[in-house]
Amino acid sequence: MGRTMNASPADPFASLHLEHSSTVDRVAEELRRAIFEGELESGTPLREVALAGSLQVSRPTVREALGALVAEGLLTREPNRGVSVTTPDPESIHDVCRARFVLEIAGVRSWNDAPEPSRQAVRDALAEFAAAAGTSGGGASYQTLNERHLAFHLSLVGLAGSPRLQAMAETLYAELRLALAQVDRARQNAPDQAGSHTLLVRLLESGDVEATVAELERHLAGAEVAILERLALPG
Amino acid sequence: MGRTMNASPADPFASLHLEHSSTVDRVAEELRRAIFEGELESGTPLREVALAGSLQVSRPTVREALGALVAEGLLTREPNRGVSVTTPDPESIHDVCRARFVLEIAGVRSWNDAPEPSRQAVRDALAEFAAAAGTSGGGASYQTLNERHLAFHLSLVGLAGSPRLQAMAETLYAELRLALAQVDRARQNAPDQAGSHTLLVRLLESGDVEATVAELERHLAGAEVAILERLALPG
DNA sequence: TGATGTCTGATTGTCAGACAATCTGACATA
DNA sequence: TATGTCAGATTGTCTGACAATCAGACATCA
Repeated sequence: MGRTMNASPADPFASLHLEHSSTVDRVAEELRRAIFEGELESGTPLREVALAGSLQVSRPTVREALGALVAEGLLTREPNRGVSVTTPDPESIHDVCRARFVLEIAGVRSWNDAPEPSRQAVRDALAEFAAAAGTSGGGASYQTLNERHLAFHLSLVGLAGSPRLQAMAETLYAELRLALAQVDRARQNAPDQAGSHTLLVRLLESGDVEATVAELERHLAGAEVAILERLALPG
Repeated sequence: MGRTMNASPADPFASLHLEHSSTVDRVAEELRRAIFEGELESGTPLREVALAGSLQVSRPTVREALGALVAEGLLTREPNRGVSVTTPDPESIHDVCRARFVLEIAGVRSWNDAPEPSRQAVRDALAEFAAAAGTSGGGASYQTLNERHLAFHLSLVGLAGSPRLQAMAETLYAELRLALAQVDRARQNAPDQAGSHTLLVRLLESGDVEATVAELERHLAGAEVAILERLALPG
């Protein structure tokens, strides 16, 4: 937003950026990665001293990172018993899907009022997803495919133009990624969704938001039963 | 929900409850209260050692509580410079209002499908608010009036029946309470909203959700400008 | 004068070590 | 079978400490 207008404090270094990450942030990020990658099985207890030893940091640092992940819902803390990787139950999956449906239709409904960059972001997300899906058959990893899939849906929420809704959606998707990581080890089921995504964008471009909402409802309902089915398989 | 059916593990002590609060939780709760009560002016730095001394707890405990409040948006952390009470700016207020509008219409739209207890909760919340507003003129404190006002809107979100949407709404309302605490010291502007709330419930009972959504949009838009006006006054 | 280098005190970020409270599980006991 | 007891493990919390960073005052130099 036009901050380059000021003359005196106009910073000629607006393009510079410095990563200001704390140790806690890095630990939390590493734990997230391990969880999404499926390296930590659901229910695995995360012992503070063991983690501190493995990561070469102190216990308070680990504790702080664990607290952040607990707040995100990825880990579950039982008082005096430690934290463990959250076990996704069907009820919570259903809740996440309901909640994300609310956020995504909010974005879809504001398609016509959304600024052009937000709309373009949706198209770009679709293109990236399609690219990953196209090179499938072993090329693009299942991980990136999943990531781009969620990125597309996140871009829909972005249409609403609200950072807070965006942040809420991100934590919801984090829970979905956790569930998917627990369920999948090598399976793939994305290609059938590529067509649905393209249809969604086509409907959006046509300006018929209500038709898009209806299609989105179908799409998400299908996604939910797919996840629930896979969750029910092993148990 | 019918858990008293089981015979073997039927616990005859379902009515018992024990508060399992940690020190960190109590510190965080005390800080929240102080913030909502307006005891801490916006921008006030919260020094860890000073807090630890005042509350008779250790610095790590304070740190953990501060981290939680930062995650909720009530406090702002600047790396290596400590945390301070978040200063609400108009842009973030606007964002909160947009986000809460999304959540509340989601609840309103599911009025007809909502279970009866949820609908009753809305009526009860309205009654409690009306009671507090009625005894106004100095009787019911401005604090409780504000609390019941937000409780009513929260009950609208509850109609959607999603714990996660509910939790998101709660953090949004926490930010609103922060903004209101910074702005108001003794002012009152609630009575004019009582009528609007009653109208909302009447529209809901009639089953015309779309009319309710329209009225809600007006109501929330009015609330936003009211907050923004009051925010702009002192500065 | 204005920009830069340096010092000092304060505060945070992180660490190490410790202790009490609590949980788990096994075992002993009535 | 139900209860009491114990040892080990883990968390929750505390104490004390240190390096890194920051803000401000001051000195230095072009």
